[in-house]
Amino acid sequence: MRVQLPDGKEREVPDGSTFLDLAKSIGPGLAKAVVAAKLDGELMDLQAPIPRFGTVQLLKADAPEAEEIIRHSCEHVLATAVIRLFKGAQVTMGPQDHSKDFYYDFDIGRAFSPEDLEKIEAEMKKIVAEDVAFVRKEVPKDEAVQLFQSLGQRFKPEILAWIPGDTVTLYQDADFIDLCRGPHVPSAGRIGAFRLLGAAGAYWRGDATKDPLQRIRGVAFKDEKALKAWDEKMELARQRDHRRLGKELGLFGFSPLAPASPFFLPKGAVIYNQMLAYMRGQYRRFGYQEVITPQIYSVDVFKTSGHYANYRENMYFADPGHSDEEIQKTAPGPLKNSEFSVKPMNCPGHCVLFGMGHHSFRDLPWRVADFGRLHRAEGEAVHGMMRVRTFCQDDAHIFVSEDGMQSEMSTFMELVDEVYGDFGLTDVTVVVATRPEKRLGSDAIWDRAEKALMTALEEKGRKYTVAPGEGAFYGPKIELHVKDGLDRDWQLGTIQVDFALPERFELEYVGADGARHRPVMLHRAIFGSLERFFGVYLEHTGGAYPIWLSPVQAAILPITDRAMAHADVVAAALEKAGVRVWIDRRNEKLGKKIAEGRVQKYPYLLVIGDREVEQGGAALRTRGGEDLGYQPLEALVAKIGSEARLPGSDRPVRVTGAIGVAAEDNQRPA
RNA sequence: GCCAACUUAGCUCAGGGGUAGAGCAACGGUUUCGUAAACCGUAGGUCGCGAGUUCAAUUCUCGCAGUUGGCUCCA
Repeated sequence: MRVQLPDGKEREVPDGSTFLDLAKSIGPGLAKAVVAAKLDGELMDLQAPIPRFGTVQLLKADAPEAEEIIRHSCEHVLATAVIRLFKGAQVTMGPQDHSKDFYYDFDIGRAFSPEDLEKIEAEMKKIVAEDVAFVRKEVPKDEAVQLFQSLGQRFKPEILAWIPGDTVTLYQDADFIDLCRGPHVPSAGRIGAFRLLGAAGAYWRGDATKDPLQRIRGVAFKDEKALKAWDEKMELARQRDHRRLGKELGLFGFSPLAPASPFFLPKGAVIYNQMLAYMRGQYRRFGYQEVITPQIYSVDVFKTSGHYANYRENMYFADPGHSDEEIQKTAPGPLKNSEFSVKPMNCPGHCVLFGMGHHSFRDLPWRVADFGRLHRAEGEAVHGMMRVRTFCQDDAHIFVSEDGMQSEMSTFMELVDEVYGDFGLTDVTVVVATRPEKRLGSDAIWDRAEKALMTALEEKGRKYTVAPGEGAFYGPKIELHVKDGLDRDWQLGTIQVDFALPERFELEYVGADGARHRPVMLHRAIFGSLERFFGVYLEHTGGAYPIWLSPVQAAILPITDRAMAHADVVAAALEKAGVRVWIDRRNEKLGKKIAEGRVQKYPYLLVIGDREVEQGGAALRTRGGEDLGYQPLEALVAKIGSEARLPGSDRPVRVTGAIGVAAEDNQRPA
């Protein structure tokens, strides 16, 4: 049997040799370090006989694929420990993807306790220390079925039933035999370091109607160093946790008296309002008009929109049980509390608004933005700011003719690029979600809408992936995914085509031909939920906001009481230039004021002592620790004042027609 | 909704069937200080809420609420 090595050289090994034999023939050091093999790019077990001629790559523990194999093998060590410690434990299976962690689902008739996990981990350490061998076997399928039946394992035969082919591979390490396609490490000693992360409930095949199982999760690495690096990464994520930073920086809080509903403290409210101010500026430049719409509507609105039928479990309703009976009796006819509900989305209100007047084709596209507060009765899947029950979206709806759709989407992508760019979010990916099986509207209309989305992206030279069938029942959509500083993916912005709501609300405009036409409605957002974006961005920046968003842009640190009067003068000059200033008047040493100023991530620290009082300026220091030395007052005001301005405020208007921007004739459809 | 854990001072956390603990923060005083955290003192608690067991519950049991982690069929 001949094989080719990655350097192009060929090598001869006896027929029936395994990849491990090959490694041994090259050198004993390599044989010890190698974890798995690749034949023409396909992962192979070291113990498998080399099946054919091809290019063989021997993978050492530091190869990315090797780390996945280590995790997978560690998963088997976990199962080995569990069947040793829990008589009659039923084993099931683990995940397909081992790129981050591993798990294995068991049934032991009860939940694992933290003490159980400690015992399991200790047993696993023993197995790894013993360097237990992983033995690979190929057997006929019916033999495997018999084997697992004799072992009293009831899930394995079920798994065997859905595996194609006549033979299957088994792996045995110590007293545990598992059905597994591998590959695995040759022996448990190659698992350099691991840790169990906890146990949680799961279901057989992820189906809540099937057997409840207990899932144990863990991580494994080639060595202790890699585990330590993982620990450090986790620690960094903990430090950047927006719930922790929100508390530390005094931005927001939560109360059990309004569960999953953020309270913005003054500093958090500054950031929130700056986000709104920034977006309003962008809206003005891109031809949007802001509207303000009611919070509570007659349920009829949501019956018309379809929310009552499809979204009811997520909506809040006014409870008549809290009204005085007499008031209920004497209230004017339609005002029965039970007939009202709180809006979970702005779109139905905007349809009502559109329907309130007549519209000419000259009014389209009609772009209405709404920062209305929304309430959704989310279940238990709430999480800090990331998933809340009340929030605000940078929500806007564009009522447009079908012909105008593509140009709107194209301009929207320009707006999106500017916004994410201004926030320093550069890693953006685009997904187009196309028609699902259950959908509204004709195929011809879907063809046009999907084409409009894709053409708009292609025109801009944007790469995108297609998620077939992932669109909403009312129309296709573009999803904008952003990667944050911790390498996590978030879906923030979206633009969705909607044929359904204009239909349901019977919206019309008068066309150039004098006939009535139905507009298409585009739903779009860039931040998505402001609350969630707030959380994502807080973790992205670790609290070191760009200066225009910072609640305190310049902290003034007087060294002694003698500097206080001059601190007031400097503060007043900066405030006049629009800078948000705070003076640390506490009776503390300068070192402490600086330490806390940096914890609070104030962009600039202005130190004022006797020298600065005399010279009239301040000593400037950045939150990064950079000392910019003495600066005269005028220089401070000019520098900080200009940096503190909202981005985009000096950019030209991109789309005319919004309130405050003169509409030009060429903007109107011909 | 399901599985599990947690809830003690403003914050971070220790403790434990019989008088509740620390650090930071707060407050008072001393110190007036030059680039990452002065010193002394004071105050702060229905130990999440409700019920049960007990001579006695913050501690044990049950219920509720809030919060956290997990709920990714595919060897």
